[in-house]
Amino acid sequence: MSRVPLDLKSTINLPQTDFSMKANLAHNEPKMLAHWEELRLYERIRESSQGRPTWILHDGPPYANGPIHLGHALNKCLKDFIVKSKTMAGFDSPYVPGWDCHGLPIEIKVDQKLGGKKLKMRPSDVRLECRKYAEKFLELQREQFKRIGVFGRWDKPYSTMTPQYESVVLDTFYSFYEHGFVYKGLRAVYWCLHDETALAEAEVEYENHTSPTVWVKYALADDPAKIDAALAGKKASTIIWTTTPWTLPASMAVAFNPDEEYVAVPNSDSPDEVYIVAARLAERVQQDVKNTLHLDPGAAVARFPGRQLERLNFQHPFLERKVLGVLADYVTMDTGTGVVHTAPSHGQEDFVTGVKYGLDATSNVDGKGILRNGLPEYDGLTVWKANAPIIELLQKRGVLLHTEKIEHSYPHCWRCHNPVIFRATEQWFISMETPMPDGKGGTLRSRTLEAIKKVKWDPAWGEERISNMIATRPDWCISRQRIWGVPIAVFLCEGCGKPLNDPAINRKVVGLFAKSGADAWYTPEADTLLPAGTLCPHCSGTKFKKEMDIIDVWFESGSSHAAVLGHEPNLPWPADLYTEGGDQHRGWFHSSLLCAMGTRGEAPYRMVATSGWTLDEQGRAMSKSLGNVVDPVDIAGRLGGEIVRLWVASVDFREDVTCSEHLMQRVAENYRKIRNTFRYILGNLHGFDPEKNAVAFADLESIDQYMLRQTCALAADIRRWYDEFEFHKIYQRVNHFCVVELSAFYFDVLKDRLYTYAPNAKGRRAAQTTIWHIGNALARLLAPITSFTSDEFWRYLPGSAARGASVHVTQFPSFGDILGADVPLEDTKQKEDWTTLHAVRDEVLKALEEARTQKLIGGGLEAKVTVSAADPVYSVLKRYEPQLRYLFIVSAATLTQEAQAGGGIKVEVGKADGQKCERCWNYSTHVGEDAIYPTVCERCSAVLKEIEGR
RNA sequence: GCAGGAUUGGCUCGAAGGUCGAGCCCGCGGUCGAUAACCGCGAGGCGUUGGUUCGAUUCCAACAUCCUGCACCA
Repeated sequence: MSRVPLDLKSTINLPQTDFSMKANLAHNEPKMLAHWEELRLYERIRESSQGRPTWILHDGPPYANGPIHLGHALNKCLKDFIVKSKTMAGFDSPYVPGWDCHGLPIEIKVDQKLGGKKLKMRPSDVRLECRKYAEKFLELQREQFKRIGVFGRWDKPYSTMTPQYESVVLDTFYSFYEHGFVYKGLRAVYWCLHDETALAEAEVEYENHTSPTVWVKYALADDPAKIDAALAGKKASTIIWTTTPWTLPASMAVAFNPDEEYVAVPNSDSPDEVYIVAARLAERVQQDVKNTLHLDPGAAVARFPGRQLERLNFQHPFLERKVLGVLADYVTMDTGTGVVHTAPSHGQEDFVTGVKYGLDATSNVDGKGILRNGLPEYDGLTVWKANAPIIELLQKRGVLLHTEKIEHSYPHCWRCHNPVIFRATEQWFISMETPMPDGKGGTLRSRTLEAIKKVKWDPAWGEERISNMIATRPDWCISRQRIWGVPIAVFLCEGCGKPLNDPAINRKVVGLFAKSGADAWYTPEADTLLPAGTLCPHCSGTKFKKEMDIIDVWFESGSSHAAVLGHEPNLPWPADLYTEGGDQHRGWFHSSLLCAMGTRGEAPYRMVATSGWTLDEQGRAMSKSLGNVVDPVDIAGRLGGEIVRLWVASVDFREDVTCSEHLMQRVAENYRKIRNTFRYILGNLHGFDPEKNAVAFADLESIDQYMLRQTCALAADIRRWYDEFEFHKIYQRVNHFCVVELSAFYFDVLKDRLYTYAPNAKGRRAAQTTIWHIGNALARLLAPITSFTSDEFWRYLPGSAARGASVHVTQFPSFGDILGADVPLEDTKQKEDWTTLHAVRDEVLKALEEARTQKLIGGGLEAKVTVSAADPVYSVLKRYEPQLRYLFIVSAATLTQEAQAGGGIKVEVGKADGQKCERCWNYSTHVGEDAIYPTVCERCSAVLKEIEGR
C-alpha cells in the first residue's frame, strides 16, 4: 500500500507566533496603556504588595510650566526603574508623583499674558490665572509621563497648590517661626524702579548702558603716620572710581584689597599732598586724572599692603560723615584705582562687606528710585537724574578729579528693559545659627552637617558638595515680593511693624489654608482670624495688617516630605530615596534637608542619588536655537516610549548623558535584538504547554542545563544591579546575553532540535522547556525597563494566563523558578566543560570561515570537521562527542587524540560525506535509504515514521 | 574667580598597577526554514605633559577641553 508522501517542509516545526517582529511601538503602546488602565494595574500592584516591607522613593516635583523635556524623561524613567524593581524585589513601593506649581516663571508668563490688566486685577484673580496655567501643564506632563510607561498614583498626585499642601507649607514655616529661626532683616536685592518691584536674578538681563563715571577724592581723616611713618605730616587722600555717582550719598566705606600693594603718590604741584592708590594702577590713575591733578607715581612716598588701611577713617566727599577703610578680596586691579567706594544698601558685595564691618545699610532710596533724606542738591530726584547734580556737587567741593561717560554691560529688567539698581530692603530670613529646639544641641547649620553624614550619597562626592554648600551658605532669605505662592501668613502691628507670633492664631491660619487654600489670605476672611482685642506684645497696638510677601518656592518644595509622607501606612516618613539632577544639591535636596531639620531634626531621606545633565552628541547643552533638542514625546510618538526607556537604561546617569536622534536610532536597533529574542522564544513555543510538556531538569540536555544556569547568573547580576541602580550594566549585559549567549550560540544550536525533531520528541520538549524558562525569567527581569514589551511577551507566553494578568504583578524570578526546586545552582564541572566547548567551537568556526573563503564549503552543513586535541580538552570533547556536530552545526564531527604544537587544538575541515538531506539539510551517507522519502537522511526518516504513526 | 564632576575604538558601556574588553556601527563573506531576520570573520581606542613604579590607560601633579552649581563686573 503506498502513501502519499508529505510535503517535507510542512513536517518542519518552524517558528510560529503572532508576536510580531515589527514592534510598531508608536501604535501599540497606547493600546497597552489603555489595557493597563482597564486592569487598574497600578492599584492591583498596590493590592498585591500590601503587607510587604515598604520602600519609598519620594518624587521631586517638576515645575509645571511646559511640556516635558529629555531631562524629565530621564528623571522619571530612572524613578520608574527603581520603583518597579523594588516592587518586583518584594517591597511595597508606592510612587506618588508631584508637581511644583507656584513661583516666578508661571507668574511672569501670566504677567505677560495679562499685560497692563494685571495692575487692575485683584490678587486673588491673578492667582486664579496662575493656577489655570499650572493646571494646564500639570495635565500635559501627566499624560506625557504616562505615555513613556511610568507607573504611579497619577490620579492622586501631589501638587504644591492644593489646600492640603499649602497648609503644610505654612505649618512648616510656623514651626520655624515659633522656634525662633525666623527674623526680619535687610538685604540688597535687584530692584526695578519702573515696575517698583524686587527682581529675581532670573529676571535680570545684562544690556549695554551708558553711565557717568567719576574719580573722587576721599581725604584721610586720621593721622597718615598710622599707615607708614614716611607719611607723617602729609595730607593724605585716596581716590575712588565709580559708575554710579548716585550711590555716593550712601557711601559708608572704601574697600582695599588686603594683599595688593598700595602706594602714596605725591601731587607734583604740592608735594605735601599724597594720594593712596593701588601700585599696579598708579600709572593709569595718573593719566585718568591728569586734567585736575598731577600725580607723580615715580616719586611714591610709601608702599604698603592694603591691609594697612583697614579701619582708617576717611572724610565723606560731601556729607558730614566719616567713611571707614575696609578690606575686601573682590577688589581687583583691572579697572579703577584699586579703591572701591562701598554703599552697603546698593550692592551685593557692598552689603556683605557692610554686614562684616557693621555698617549702616539703610536705604535712602525709595521704591520709585527717589533719593530721600539727602542734601537739597539732589534730594527728591530719581537716581538717574541725581547723577548730574551730584557730580556738580563733587566739583563744587573740589573732590571731583575726573569724569567721563562709559558704555558697559549693566543689569536691566527683562520685562520693561529699564536699568535696575540694587536696593537694601527688609526681608524674612531663617537663621542658620539658631540653636536647635529639640534639646539635642547644635545649630541648624551644625546639626544639618551632622545629618548629611548619615545619608548615603550616590555618587559619593555629593556629600562633600552639599556639605560645602550648607557650611558656607548665608541665612536663608525666604521672602519674595510676589503673588503666586504661599504667603508668609503673619500679622504685623501697624504701629511698630513687628510681627505677631501667637501659636493659637497660627494654628487657625493653618486650618483656614487647609480648608480654603492659601488664596484665603487674599480675602477678608483671613482678617477675621484675629480675635477681637488682640494687642501687639511690643507696643500694645491694636491694629494689624497682613504680611503679603510669599515664601520662597524652594521652601515650598522642601516641605513636600511633610505633605506626602507620614500620613498613610504605606507612605512612611522618612523616604528611602530622593533622586534628581545634580543641580538639586543646591535646590531641592538642600531645601528639603533644611525644612526637615528645622521641623524634625532629621533628614527627610536615607539616600540621595543624582543624575547628570542631558547633552547632545557633541556634549553641548540642548537648546532650541542650536536645534539639537531631542524631545522624548516626539521619540515616543515615532520610535516608542520603550525606546526612550531603553535609552535611559543604556547610559550611565550619574554622569552627564548624551543623546541625539542618531543615538535613539541606535537604541531602537538594540531594542529589535531584544524583541527578536522574545519572538524566537515565542515562535518556538508554539504548541508547548508548560503544564503538560515540560521536561524535568535532570532530563534536559547538558547544554540546556548549562543555559538555565547561565540564566541564573544573569538574574543574579541583574538583581544586584537593580539594587545598585546600575541600569546601564543591565542594558549591556542583557544585550550581550541576547546577542552572544542566546542568538549566536544557544538558539543557533537549538534550531536543529526545535525544527527537525518530531513535535513531541523529548529532545525538542527539553529545548522548549529551557527557552520557556529563559523567556519567563528574561521578561520579568527586564519588566522594570522594557515595561511594554515584557508585558506584551507575557501575554503570549504559554501558561502565563494562570500566573496573573500582567508581568508587573509578578516578582523577579528566583533560581528555583528558573532551574526547578531543589536543583543545585552550581555545577562547576558542567560549567568548565562548557567553557572548553565554547572555546573549541570558536576555533571550529574560524576554521569553517577559512574553508569558506577557499570556496571549499558554503554553509556549515556542507562541512565535516575533525578536531585534534590532547588532554584535558580531549577528554572533555570525548564525553560530548555525539553532540559535537550539532554544537558546531556541521554534518559530521570526529575527534582524534593528538597533542598540538603550542598546546592548542587543530581543526580540519572537509566536504561532508553523502548527500544533503532535503528535510534537515544535514549531509548524510544514508540519504536514499528510505523508500518513501528517498531524499531524506536516517534521522529524518525516523522522525517521519513517528509523525505518520508508522 | 570658587566648588564639584568628566575625558577609553565612530556610538554606548564595562574592567583592571602587568598585551584591555563587550555590544552596536562599519567592511567582507555565508545563509535564504527567526527573513524589514539569522550566522561567521575582520578592522578600529585609553585628552596632553610631567612624576611615582621594573612596568601607568589605571596612582599623583599640572594643562587642555567639556558639564553642573555658585559668586562677580565697583
